[in-house]
Amino acid sequence: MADLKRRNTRQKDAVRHALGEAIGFVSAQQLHLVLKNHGSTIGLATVYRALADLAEAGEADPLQSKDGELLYRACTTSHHHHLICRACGKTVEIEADRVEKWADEVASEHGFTQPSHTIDIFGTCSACQ
Amino acid sequence: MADLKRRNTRQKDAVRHALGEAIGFVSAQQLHLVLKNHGSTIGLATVYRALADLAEAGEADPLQSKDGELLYRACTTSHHHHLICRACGKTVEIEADRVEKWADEVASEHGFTQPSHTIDIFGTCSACQ
DNA sequence: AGGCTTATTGAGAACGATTGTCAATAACTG
DNA sequence: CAGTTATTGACAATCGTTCTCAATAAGCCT
Repeated sequence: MADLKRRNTRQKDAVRHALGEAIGFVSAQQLHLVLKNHGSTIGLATVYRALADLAEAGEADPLQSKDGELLYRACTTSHHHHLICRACGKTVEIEADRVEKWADEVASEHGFTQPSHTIDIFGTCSACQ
Repeated sequence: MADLKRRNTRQKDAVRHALGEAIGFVSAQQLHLVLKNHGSTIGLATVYRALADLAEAGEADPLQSKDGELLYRACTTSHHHHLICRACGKTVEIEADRVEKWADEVASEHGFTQPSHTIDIFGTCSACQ
């Protein structure tokens, strides 16, 4: 995990770029379709691999959709959470320092170490009422 | 959704019971296996359907596992969240009134209505260090 | 109780998302 | 520029879940 050699390929860059362009969360399949439509010959498996790499490198933000699909989003800053519209998928990044701390506290109270958490809020945004 | 006629079948009861016996979160497949091993001839599809029904009826607690599997847990009380051991799956129910409120506030601040949320904390429990 | 309607079942096929396989390609190294 | 090997892309394979459909059995009615 530390000494893996990574090469820079145009394919990975393409995925990175397409992910940056995308609004909100997108699935690997959607990205693959977009890239294809733009003339790329990139393979679906490659998109999956690139996204997994980006996620591990902290450049992408993974999220399990309700129906078991794995969605990604370009991740600019540090740790944050999301407020997501159920209808249109619009996403707002939210800071949650208070909740971060709360989560870590709860974990250590119960003797759990290396705490991580999943916090996402869903709702219907003003445009979709 | 309101006037659906539901029948009580031994199969559904069996799933309900098996779910109650289970410790922590279990997958539909695991439950199916357990039931089979206890001599039941229940079908896998039926387990899925029963679990979906229970979840909708508020009797079961659904959770997306890291690798896209859908896990369920018997849900006794009201709304609560979970602290889950990454290694052994041990689960602690946690109250999170503060966080509930926070989530609702954040949602309405951004004009989102009908807020719901996913809050789960993962860690390594004391026994699994 | 006996019959009727129709929700539910179970077995397997079908499905969709993801991962594996493997020969061909192309990034880096020296 | 040649050699090494990570990466690619096409496709098969896998895994969890849902669908299909004939058979079964719940609940209602008389």
